[in-house]
Amino acid sequence: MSGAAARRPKVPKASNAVLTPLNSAATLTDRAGMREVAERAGVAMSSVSRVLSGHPDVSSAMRARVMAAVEALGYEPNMLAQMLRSGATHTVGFVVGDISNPLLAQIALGAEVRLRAAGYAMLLTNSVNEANLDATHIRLLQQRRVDGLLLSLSDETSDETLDALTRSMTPSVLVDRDLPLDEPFSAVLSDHASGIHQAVDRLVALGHDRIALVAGSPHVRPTRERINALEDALENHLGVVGQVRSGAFTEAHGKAATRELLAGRRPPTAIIAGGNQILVGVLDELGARKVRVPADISLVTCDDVPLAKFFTPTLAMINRDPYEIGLAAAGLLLDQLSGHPPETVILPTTFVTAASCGRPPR
Amino acid sequence: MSGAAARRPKVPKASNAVLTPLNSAATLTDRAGMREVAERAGVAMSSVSRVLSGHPDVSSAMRARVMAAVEALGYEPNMLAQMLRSGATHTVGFVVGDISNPLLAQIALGAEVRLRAAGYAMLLTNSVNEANLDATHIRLLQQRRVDGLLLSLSDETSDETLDALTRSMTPSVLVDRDLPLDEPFSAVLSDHASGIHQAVDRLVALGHDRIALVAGSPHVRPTRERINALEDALENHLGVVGQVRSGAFTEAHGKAATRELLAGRRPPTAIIAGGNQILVGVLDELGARKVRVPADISLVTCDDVPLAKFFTPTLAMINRDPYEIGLAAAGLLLDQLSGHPPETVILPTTFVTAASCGRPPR
DNA sequence: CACAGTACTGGAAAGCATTCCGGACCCTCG
DNA sequence: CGAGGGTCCGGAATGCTTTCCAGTACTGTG
Repeated sequence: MSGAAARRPKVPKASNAVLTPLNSAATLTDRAGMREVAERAGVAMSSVSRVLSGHPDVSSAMRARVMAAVEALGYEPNMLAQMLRSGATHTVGFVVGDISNPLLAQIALGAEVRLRAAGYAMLLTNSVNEANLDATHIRLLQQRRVDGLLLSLSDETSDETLDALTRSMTPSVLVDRDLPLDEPFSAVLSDHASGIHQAVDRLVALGHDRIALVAGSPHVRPTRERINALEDALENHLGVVGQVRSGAFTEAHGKAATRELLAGRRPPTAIIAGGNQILVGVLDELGARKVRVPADISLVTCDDVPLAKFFTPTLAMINRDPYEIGLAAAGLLLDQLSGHPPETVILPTTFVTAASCGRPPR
Repeated sequence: MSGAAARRPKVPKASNAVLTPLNSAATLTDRAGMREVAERAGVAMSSVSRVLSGHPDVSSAMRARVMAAVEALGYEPNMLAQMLRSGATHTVGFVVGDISNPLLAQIALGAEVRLRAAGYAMLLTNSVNEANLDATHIRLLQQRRVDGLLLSLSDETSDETLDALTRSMTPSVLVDRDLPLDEPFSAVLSDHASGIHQAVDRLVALGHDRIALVAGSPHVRPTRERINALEDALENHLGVVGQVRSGAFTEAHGKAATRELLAGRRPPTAIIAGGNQILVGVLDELGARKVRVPADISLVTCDDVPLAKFFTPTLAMINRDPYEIGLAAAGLLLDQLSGHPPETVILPTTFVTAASCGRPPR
């Protein structure tokens, strides 16, 4: 003990630079392993391991010896060996449809922050909204032995995906998805219905009687929820008709759907755009046809994006907090990883009206 | 061959006794390992390995036997063991300042696509634009033994980061960053200068004589390049003065800088916003002060975002292709991983004028 | 004083696959 | 018919750590 104390305390840190040449053996040759540390300290590898892992059965003398050797050699444990041995990779996979979508990017950010705080790293895969890639990615991630999965699937109905998930033992959290499986999954869901209801109520109050929803892919929960909510809401408002155009979360779909709607015999007086890419398509078509908002048609969009607030007229929207969703999803996963049973969290959506919602024409 | 086939399964494994209890669970609980495959096929593990790795010294009979066993057991190699043994993780880390920035998200998308095509997975870390997190993340990723690093650092000047990188042996690619180090790094750079020059030329042609640049963090290349380019461009236009406000890539900075500029004794006739968050701040302040674009002031922004095209008036911008940047960065990294020396790629920026650029007032 | 109990420590197996080496077997050429 | 070669395969070492088990030494107690 006194022996250790007698050593110049600075050695470990300050020597980083000084040590470099001295280190040549360790730096140039392969980095020191636990064996070298044990040798240098004159103890068994198991003791080194115990010291490093904070095991209680370690004398302070032993701890000092080992730590000295660790410092001297600049030893860093090999995580790969740890992973292999312990079976835990401290890594989670995030299967996301499209990271370039700001909504998903925010979710990823929230998840990564929470995960990293807990010592986990995040492996990211993009399915570019192709259903068949979901399953591929899930399998790939499992081969890498991720401890958990965050799933923002691009298609909930793909047999392949469902199959991969059924035979999966990996703790998983669904991000606003709902699978037709018996297995219990944790999930973070958004309460789309409430936002849609509020929007519809507002539109009806303004006098609208034909409300269209340009929705995204019908193979994911948000779209289904919104559609159901719209139908639901309209039951309370007799005489108001709803029109739904679901398709894909793309600008192209937004554009095409809008064109169809406008060309219909009874075009809508208000449109709800189900997502930010769709919004772009809707706006594009509206602009191309010189349809004025809100004079000719009212508009509501789902999920805020940075620049939306400068749009003229200001856009009414149904929002949610994506960062929070990411945080919650990661939290649920960490819970599961520490033994808790699957759980579902529902996060709110809020409708914010704005100039883009006006009285219908006539 | 029949001789070998006729042999009884070897008894040498004293551990058979130990295996027996596992036997029942082997099917459901623990996935089969290479040992089980070898046993079932009645061959050595080395043979299984050879078959699976496509080694040439394998008879077709052997291949068939092994593959049959693999199928029967649903064997999947344990990547952790492979990683430990081979030292290659087929994983690259991406240190990004802020994934919620659409520009970076697009870059990440491009990189991930390219990387995955080559069999690599991507570990993502967000530094939330905090310089000290960069170094932490680099070290974390290296502990995980990533094969390579994609670096979109939030601060090129941090000693800690520079230090971590200096002692790093990991192949790395800088994404629009420029480090004051001797080490040779691969890099994908954007030619910001050309875009700025075009923008300035256009503004000057319109009659502007006070051009301000609201730039982001001066600790990263894009900002420095833009600032230099502006000064450079103004040398060609005597009588035109430039004003620079660098700070951070945030809405707050954009707003504050704009306020200062407008409050100055000689406010600019045109503003170039150096990034999308900054743009939001600039627009915010302009709107709050009822400064009209382009009647009172002209505006140019850097780096397109989805909704920008609907802004009224249409925004002039200096663009680049982020997806392409991601692709290129990943490509450069893969090159290095296959032995090529570091290399630098320069990608263009293009200026697109629009209604937000008009004649200066008076 | 002896035995139980405590506090550590060392040894070795386990986790899973890759790879070097030596050897068995068969063919061919001298 | 034997030597030289080529083709394949099994054995064992290797990568690095964790963990179970057994053993040592010493303290407390009846």
